[in-house]
Amino acid sequence: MVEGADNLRRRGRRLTPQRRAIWEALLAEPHEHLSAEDVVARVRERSPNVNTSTVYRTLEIFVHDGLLLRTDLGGDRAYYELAGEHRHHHVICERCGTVTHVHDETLGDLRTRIERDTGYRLSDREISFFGTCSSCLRASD
Amino acid sequence: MVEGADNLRRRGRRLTPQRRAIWEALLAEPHEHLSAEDVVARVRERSPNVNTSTVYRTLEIFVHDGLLLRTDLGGDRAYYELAGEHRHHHVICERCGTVTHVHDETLGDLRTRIERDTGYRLSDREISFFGTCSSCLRASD
DNA sequence: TCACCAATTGCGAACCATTCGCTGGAAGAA
DNA sequence: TTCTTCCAGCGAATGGTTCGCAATTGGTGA
Repeated sequence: MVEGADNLRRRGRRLTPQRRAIWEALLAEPHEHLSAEDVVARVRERSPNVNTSTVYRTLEIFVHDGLLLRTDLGGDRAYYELAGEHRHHHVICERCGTVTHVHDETLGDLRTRIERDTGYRLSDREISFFGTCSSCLRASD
Repeated sequence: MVEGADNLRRRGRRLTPQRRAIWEALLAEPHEHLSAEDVVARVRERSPNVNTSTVYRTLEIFVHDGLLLRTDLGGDRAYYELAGEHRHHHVICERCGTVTHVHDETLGDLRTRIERDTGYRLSDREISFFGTCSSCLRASD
């Protein structure tokens, strides 16, 4: 839990109470996809005076320093999750918004094939797929 | 070129000069990814009085009626392209923004595997991959 | 051909996540 | 403890997109 904090200092960043609070809020939901607004709400449960701008700036720093992953789930806002989990991707239900993980291994050699076809070197960014989840499928029968 | 127009009427939509103009602007760039603002600019070259709201509303209708594909290229705005092209996906260069197509066949049986793993039924939405294009790779050597 | 009505347009304001500019304050090195 | 530099709080700005409403118009029925 202090790893994040130490990581910050190691990079010449200051360890402020706000950054601590934000990091702890993220640790408290290790598998969730949290929007900036979610993080603000969680942080304020214990530190009511932390400002929205501060949260945005801190999340940006965490992402830049590799502590957090910023994920585009197709909506109008960004989501954040702790880095260092098993590498995975997302399938988002277009009906109910549920987000499900897809193991990276499921992609097989897709990455290689795309790189061969396009000449790009793909980044580590997570990939978002869209569809309808099983319970929404059942509900529409 | 009138197919789009007829499609509209067939669905009980009115065929207005604005919709014609917007459709023609889209047809003029059959392989481009145009933002709403791009479309506004192109439309106004010939029809200077078409309103931004009208363009947004019309694009939404075209997407809903299957004439257009709305694509999320990872930035802060949506892009549109004519439907009915070869099914494909996108790789976006995180350095320079270039967008390259990936044939759907490149995905192989990925769709099936994801559906089997997750229980979702995937939609036809295009998939966005991110990386660095070959010329940016070369430039960074 | 005409009149009528719902669909559509134009316009400006509203939205909303995110970013910025600035100033006071605090972290951390010396 | 001091000093410097980074950081937090605040409110305003941004920018793509959506909304509300009044005026207009497409297309149908007469």
